[in-house]
Amino acid sequence: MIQVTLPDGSVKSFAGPVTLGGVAAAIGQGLARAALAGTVDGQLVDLDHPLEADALVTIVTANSEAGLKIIRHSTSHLMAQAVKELFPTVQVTIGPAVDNGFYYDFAFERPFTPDDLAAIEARMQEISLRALPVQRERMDRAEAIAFFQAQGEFFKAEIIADLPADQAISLYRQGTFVDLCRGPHVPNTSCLKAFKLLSVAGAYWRGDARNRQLQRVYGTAWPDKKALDAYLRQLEEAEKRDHRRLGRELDLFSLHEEAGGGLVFWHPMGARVRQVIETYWKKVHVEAGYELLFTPHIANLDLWRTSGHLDFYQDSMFSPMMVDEQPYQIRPMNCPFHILIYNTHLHSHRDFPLRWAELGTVYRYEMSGVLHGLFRVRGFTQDDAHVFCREDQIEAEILGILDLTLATLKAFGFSQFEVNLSTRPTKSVGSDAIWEKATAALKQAIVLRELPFVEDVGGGAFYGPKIDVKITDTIGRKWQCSTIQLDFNLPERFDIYYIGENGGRKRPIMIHRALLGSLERFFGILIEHYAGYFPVWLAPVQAVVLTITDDQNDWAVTVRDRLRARGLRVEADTRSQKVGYKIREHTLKKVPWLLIVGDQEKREGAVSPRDCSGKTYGTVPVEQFMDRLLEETNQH
RNA sequence: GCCGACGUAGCUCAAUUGGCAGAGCAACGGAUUUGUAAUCCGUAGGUUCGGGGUUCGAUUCCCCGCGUCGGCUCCA
Repeated sequence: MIQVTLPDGSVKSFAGPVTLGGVAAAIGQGLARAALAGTVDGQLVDLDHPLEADALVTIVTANSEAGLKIIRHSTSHLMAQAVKELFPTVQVTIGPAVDNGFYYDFAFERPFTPDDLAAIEARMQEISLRALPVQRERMDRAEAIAFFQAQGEFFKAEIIADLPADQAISLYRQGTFVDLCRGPHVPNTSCLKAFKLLSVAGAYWRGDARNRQLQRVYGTAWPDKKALDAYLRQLEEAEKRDHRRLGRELDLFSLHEEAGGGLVFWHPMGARVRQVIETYWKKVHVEAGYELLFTPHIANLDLWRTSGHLDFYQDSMFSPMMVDEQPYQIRPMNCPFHILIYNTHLHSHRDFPLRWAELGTVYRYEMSGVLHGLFRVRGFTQDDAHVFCREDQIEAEILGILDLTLATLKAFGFSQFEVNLSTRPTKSVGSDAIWEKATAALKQAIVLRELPFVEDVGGGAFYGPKIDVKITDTIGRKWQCSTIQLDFNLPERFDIYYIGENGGRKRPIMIHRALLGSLERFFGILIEHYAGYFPVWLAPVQAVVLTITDDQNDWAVTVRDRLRARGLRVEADTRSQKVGYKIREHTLKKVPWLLIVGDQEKREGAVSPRDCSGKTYGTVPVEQFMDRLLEETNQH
């Protein structure tokens, strides 16, 4: 007699050994049909897994995360089978489930073409219809290695050889296709019916650029056609908010082949947004007790030799240029400059904290293949700052920085945060005492602000612990912008000090921090977050006055100028076009407010506002509208 | 950097086996005076990414370079 306990606490009894599939069937026909796999005492297993003792059992269907993952993983096997059938000389390697889909890496003598992908997908459909049972088998290690070698699957054999000696080797067989896999898998290829192959790309064997490059085929898989279609629509939506497309459509910025990759040109409309961001940034920094600095874009390479950046980052620095027979470096970092300023004075313990911020443009050589719109560039402006303080001030400074960070990110429309706390790595500088104290201060700040955080043990930089803040955008993607890093290294290297209470020299603590990270990248994130619909305070054009006929041109210009006189960003469209045409055009430019003026509005000293969703608000006196727009603008 | 795909007017895209490089939108000129998402007519617009090669002839085929796009961490 076997007693099976179900998630709802109920218990089913079976006379003899039973599989999970049998348990599902005993619960109900519907569940038996939907069942993909199950868990036994928390362990994910196949549906044909036999139960020989009492256990806590759940049945996994496509409705759960685990079920979706199984579908995706099994679909990757389905793809591998289709590829092997079509191209017998292909060697299979690995094929896991990933977010929204799966991939499989293949070794093949020629690249896959888009036509190949279509053929593979068609073959996958066909194999799905064959309704092949997917069965788990066991082999001992030597046998498994020999088995895959005999089939010419040398990558598989290598994977097994690298598995721990005591680990059981399991294989999955579907028809003639056998793959090494831990599982579990769906019971039958007919469970896989909604998938699409998306792209093919190079990927290194075991992720190492020194190894052979394989071909990775990406696909997506879902429980049914409806979910698949919904996902494909979502991909289209994401494409519509792509900052590269919106950057062109809204005339915000451009990149130029003639100039070189990864170098950003801010157009007037984009520059307006940047101005608003910078003005706000400067305001909150001054309020938070920062001084604003300006430093050069180029300087003697020795500075980065002293800082140690050259040793670590030479590969991602632009080559120096010779000036008066000295090597000069376009700056990849701002910190040495702030230290030079620090060193122009002798400092007292009473001077601290010193909070110095700079919107510092830096240039880093990024490999050509990684450049991507505003997200990955070769020249960008960090919203950098360095805080110099005493050890006893660390905690208060960290808390202050964290508060400034959260307030700033909230102002730009982000409200969901996630924090990483990275602690001391094995290779590092600084005393145990200072690491402990600094790490505790970072943690304390996170806990005080009740932020969810993950501790990345040993993930800190060699020079100090750090916290990184991630934001979540409208469509759920996470972005790391902010970073707060303690540095026990640079003060040492540049030998900076202050005079302590007892008259002796002491080392100050240095904190590096950035809130937005890079203005370019942050702008890209904002564009995608808002899908181009900037809130009024950020919008490059906050309102456009539209005339019905030429008779209102004078009034339109008057309204525009009155709003402009209050600092609002307003245009007047007096072209002899039908108002519907003008509305369409400015709506496509995502202008928050359109102010229609006809004879009535002109007579009454009014405007008829229309927001970008198409909602209208009747006729409103111009002063009233202006107050409202000003209020919305000045919230930040 | 590596793998693959792509590069034609400002934008989105056409162009048969290698045979005069086109359309829509945008721009410009004119007409129109319009009430909440496209008024009509006309004009102009090109080193087909750059360089080389094959050919009577190259947007098309080949080579090199540049750029763009998708990838290159996530346990078989």
